[in-house]
Amino acid sequence: MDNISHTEENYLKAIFKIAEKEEGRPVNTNAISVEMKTTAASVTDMLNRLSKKELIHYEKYKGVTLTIKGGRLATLLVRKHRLWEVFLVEKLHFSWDEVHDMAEELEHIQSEELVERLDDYLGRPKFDPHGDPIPDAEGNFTFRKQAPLADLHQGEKGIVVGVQDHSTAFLQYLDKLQLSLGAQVTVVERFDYDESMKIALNGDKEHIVSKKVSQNLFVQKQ
Amino acid sequence: MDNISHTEENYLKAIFKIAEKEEGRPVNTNAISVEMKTTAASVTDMLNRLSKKELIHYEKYKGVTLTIKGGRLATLLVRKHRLWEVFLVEKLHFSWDEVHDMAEELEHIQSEELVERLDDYLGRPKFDPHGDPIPDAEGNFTFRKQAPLADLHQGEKGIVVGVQDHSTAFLQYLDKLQLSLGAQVTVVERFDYDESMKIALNGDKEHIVSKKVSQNLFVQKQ
DNA sequence: AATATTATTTAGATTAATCTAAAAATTGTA
DNA sequence: TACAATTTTTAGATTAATCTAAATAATATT
Repeated sequence: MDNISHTEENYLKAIFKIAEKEEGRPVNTNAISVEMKTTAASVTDMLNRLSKKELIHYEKYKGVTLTIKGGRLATLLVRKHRLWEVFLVEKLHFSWDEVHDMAEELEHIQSEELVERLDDYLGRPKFDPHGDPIPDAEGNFTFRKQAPLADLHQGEKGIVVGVQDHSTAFLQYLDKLQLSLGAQVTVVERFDYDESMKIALNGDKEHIVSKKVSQNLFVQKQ
Repeated sequence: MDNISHTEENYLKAIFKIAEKEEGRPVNTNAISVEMKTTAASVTDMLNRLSKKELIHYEKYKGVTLTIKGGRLATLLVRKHRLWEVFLVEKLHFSWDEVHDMAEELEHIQSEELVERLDDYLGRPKFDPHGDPIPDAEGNFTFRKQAPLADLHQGEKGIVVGVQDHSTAFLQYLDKLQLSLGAQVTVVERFDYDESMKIALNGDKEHIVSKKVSQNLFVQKQ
């Protein structure tokens, strides 16, 4: 009776993800149906089930929040997902745009002992291959001061630490430009016309990147 | 329409496993229901589904055999299961009695690319932590001449290469006796009374092992 | 060969997860 | 406030996987 299905886990993750963006406000049915690519009716059904299992607080028409139990579970799923991504990239040499779907399956593997050993084996990484923080076994996320590249002024420097957009297209484009995590970027010039900017990579190679790119790339100012 | 569920995969594995023991004779419903710990009625249901997907040849009351497609899939599952077991033991330092259930989940992870990379990463092992052969990407098993320890005569020597019984209890007992894969055993004396035998481990430490133990341990004669 | 036993299948229900269509509640706007 | 638009829920069906109980087929035994 306490078993949680993959589907239920996916709903919890979806709710967690939306709640993150919405800063804790109750998550509404429609948002979940969009995230889960399903109908609102199916979501309502599932919300009743999750509520019965005390994984969410749910009041008809009022949206949902995660219970302590639900939140812990969602965080564990995020932890597992990101650790497996590190494994796939660091050990099996996949590239950062290939690992999402596999991690989406691997995160459902049950054993907590496995997660802890995997974490050890990987050297207790604090961030995944996209720069997203990996919660520790207690569920604590490492916080890092970061800003979209778009926020830097002319002359400012930053280290690439993450991405907002996780799409294959974006990640592969970044690879082409050699804009990988750890790269140093300097804003050489900003162009008001289309809000693009010229950047220098590791003080050398120059590129012009669009507004869309600079908004989706996180840097740590230096 | 070509998607195969975890449950369907588990049935294929069960059929494959029974067919192995039965040397290719059609597998009957009851045997499957025992292996799958379910009712014969559920099995019949599933056989119809697998047959529709052309994974098995099925005739009412006549039992089933795997189709080429079904056999390939079952072999891939065995390959994945055993490779993940190697990973868990070699890389995450689990012991051989702990890995079965985790591998049972991991074998359902889809990506074939992942399997091949995992295989590479592990150094293309030919046998898993219990000494069972790991089929290669083409589905070929490495054959090895082996015999139950029980078959050795007084004075004969062998190297432990596998187990028949995979139960936790047996594996843990072997650990206690330091009877791990690769150990050399010499049959010091055989006792007709209860068919137990005295063995020497790596030409040194002596034990008396029961008939049950010697029948469930595979050795390669030297 | 007739009967008893065992194996297998069918029939009918159940549960999780989903859907469409319709109803009800909430929110936005004139 | 009243009406319109949007969001959410309910009702009723569907599919996969399961079950129990009953019926049927195959096999074994006298």
